[in-house]
Amino acid sequence: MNRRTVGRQPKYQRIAADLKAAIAAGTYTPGQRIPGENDLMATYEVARMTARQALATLRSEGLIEARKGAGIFVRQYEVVIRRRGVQRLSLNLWAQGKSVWSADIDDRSLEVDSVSVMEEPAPKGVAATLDTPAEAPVCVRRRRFLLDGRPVLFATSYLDAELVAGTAITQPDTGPGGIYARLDEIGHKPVHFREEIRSRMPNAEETAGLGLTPGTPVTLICRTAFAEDGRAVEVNDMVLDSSAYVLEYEFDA
Amino acid sequence: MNRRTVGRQPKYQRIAADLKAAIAAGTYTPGQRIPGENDLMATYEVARMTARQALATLRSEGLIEARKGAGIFVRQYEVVIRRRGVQRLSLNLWAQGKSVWSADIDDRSLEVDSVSVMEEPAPKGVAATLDTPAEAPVCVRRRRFLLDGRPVLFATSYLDAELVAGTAITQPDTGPGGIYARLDEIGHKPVHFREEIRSRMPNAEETAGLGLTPGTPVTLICRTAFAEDGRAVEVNDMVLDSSAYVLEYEFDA
DNA sequence: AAGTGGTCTAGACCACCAC
DNA sequence: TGGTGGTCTAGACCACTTT
Repeated sequence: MNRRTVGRQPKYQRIAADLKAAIAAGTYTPGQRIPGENDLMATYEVARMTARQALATLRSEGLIEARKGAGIFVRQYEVVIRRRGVQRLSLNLWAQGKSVWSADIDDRSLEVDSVSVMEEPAPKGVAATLDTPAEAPVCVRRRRFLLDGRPVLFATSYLDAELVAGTAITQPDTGPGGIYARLDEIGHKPVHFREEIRSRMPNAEETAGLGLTPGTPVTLICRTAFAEDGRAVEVNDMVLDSSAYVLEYEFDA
Repeated sequence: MNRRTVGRQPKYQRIAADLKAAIAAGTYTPGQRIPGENDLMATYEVARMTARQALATLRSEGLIEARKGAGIFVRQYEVVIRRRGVQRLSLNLWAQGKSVWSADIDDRSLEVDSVSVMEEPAPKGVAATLDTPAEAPVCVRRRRFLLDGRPVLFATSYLDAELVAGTAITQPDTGPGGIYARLDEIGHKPVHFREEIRSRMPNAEETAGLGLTPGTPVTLICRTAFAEDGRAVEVNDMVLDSSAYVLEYEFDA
């Protein structure tokens, strides 16, 4: 019980602080292996669970990554997708302004992985937004998007089932121009958008489906598309791997 | 060693799944106390660390909250701030469209807690954006914002030190209209904005400063303000308690 | 085959909170 | 004062990766 030697700080926090400092100082570089459980047990003379807790701290901050049977590695954030919320002003003055956060890849180079279309009752808030009856089924389109084979985004669209009945929107392949082109054809062209952004820790399903490293939150985008008459014609609920995305919005004062 | 009885699933995951199901089913409601370590040890006949790990799973998903000496409680997300990225179009058609995510409080009802102004070298990306020499000191303004006494936001502004020298921007109190009014007065009125949004787990400093419950990520907003001539005049780096915020952006097709 | 992280046990002492 | 969660120990077996 040499617990009174250190000034009230738990051992695992001291070990974690040491490792963090070493990573910050560049002693260990991204992708490199760092001391694992057995190493920490030896050098700090602690039990396995204590070493694990120190590593758990770093993992929860997204600094390291454990690979079963291989070791602990400094995490590297490489591919970043820049998602431009307002992308239509392509050739304006501001487009040349330097951005603080670099992003290698554009939103458009994603591939669709799987599509499902079905009719389900809409979630509470969605039904209110679409102005459909509370328990009535709506058209639900679920898609997953990949970047270089790695899943980075889940998207779920909700549309008024009566409105889109008989259109390609109820088919897996919506045809050229996608949902919005089809909505235009039936006289409900989206002309205005609202995006609501939140962030939280993923549940087990999201962690598995997006292949998330523990310690990675998800970013949620809920986009509502409005037609000319002000009617909400689509709600698109997106779940993003937050380590893969930078969202960008530009607007004038 | 009754490990082969269950089909490959770790005990702690099964316990966690049970608790999650109970919370989802409404057996335990937000703010209510749920079975703690000792209860789980007894009912599932497991060791303390196993029960803890089950609870750690729920905590990392932001579902529960541990209060030392008191017990484990279902987390409740109450106050949400709606931060409107583009708020100037106050009386347009879309303002009446129903939003999916409710938000009780507006961005403006925040109080400033502490302000510090100093000259420091700018971070790498910031210097490039502001177009200042790499190691040159810039004006750095740090502020913390409270909602009902609870910290919810850190904001750090970076400005060209030479540009703002002699203005109230270098003072803790920037006067009526704040930084942007002062920039206007010296002929660099911000007329265009870019906001870049990311999300990650907080470090220890952010967790303490924002009073974050474990399992809560932070949302990062990096706003760049541009003057008429296209010059970037301010970079504002914000760290938000993600459980307190919904970000909103509206724009036309 | 050796080493790694993942899971699990059966204990222990502590600081903190509610009663 | 008794119960709670937080920290810690000294073992153990397992699945997995690497060599």
